[in-house]
Amino acid sequence: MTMETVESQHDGSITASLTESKSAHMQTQTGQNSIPALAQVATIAETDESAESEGVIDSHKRREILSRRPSYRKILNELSSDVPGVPKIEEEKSEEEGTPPNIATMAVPTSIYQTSTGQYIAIAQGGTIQISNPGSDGVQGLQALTMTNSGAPPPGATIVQYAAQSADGTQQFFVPGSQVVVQAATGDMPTYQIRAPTAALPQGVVMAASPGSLHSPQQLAEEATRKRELRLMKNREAAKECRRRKKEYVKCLESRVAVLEVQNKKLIEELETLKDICSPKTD
DNA sequence: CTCCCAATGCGTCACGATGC
DNA sequence: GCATCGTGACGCATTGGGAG
Repeated sequence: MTMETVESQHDGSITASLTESKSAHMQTQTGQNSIPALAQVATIAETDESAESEGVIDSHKRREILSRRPSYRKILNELSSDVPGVPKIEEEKSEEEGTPPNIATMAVPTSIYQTSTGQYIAIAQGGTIQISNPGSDGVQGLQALTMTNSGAPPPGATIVQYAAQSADGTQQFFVPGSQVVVQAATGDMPTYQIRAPTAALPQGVVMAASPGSLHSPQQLAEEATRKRELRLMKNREAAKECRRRKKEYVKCLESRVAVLEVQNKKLIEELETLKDICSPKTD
């Protein structure tokens, strides 16, 4: 296993090596995987000495020390401009921002909800549920469903499942008299829960406010909760995307290291050849 | 089989960067 | 100035492999 240390300085901003500090445990990680994790910051490496002399630096102080770096997308795109073989990270269309335009075409929904997967669920009066997939470039568009309320749903939280893109297009929802549609799980087949508005929201849940004014303290609290859940959901997605970019960026750096190593080897060989030519031995 | 450890991924918080 | 985004840091859970 190679212990590669990659230092690609763009304005002194990038340093990738195997010295990632996974957590505050600061467990020594020597010679791990072939993926050279990004060094969190150069200052982390300084803790070898400073930590002994000054003790543990609390996280807040450490954060102040941290120097910010450009986003991975920027860095990788810079690399790609330097090296033709390096793929670019596509600029994302800001499709998740705001309500997608196709929502506006819905038939007067009483409530609009957004799931953590970016889908929009609108419940109209009369029991019609409409699902919008903003990321599906309009192919799927809105999916109008009529609630079936088949039989008596189990008491308490009702699991709502729909099989996205099922063959026959049948997607069943159970919606009792509740007002909140929540997503209970992520994955290939999202699971939604309908809960009473007063129920504690699970993680990853977003409830959108129904149209109307919010004035009472309870409504303000609900609005604050809704905003928080929305922010958490967005940040959750952003973190996922950031990690994906980071992995892509590290892969890019690894491939670049490989290319440069080959080039370096060739240059060394070429140098040796030229040396032999210019200064032949006279034995 | 159980325990331990390292690796990995995820959610969240904090905060700088950026756009308005 | 504020809202939003991107990302480092942290804590936690899960997983896989090795040792006993």
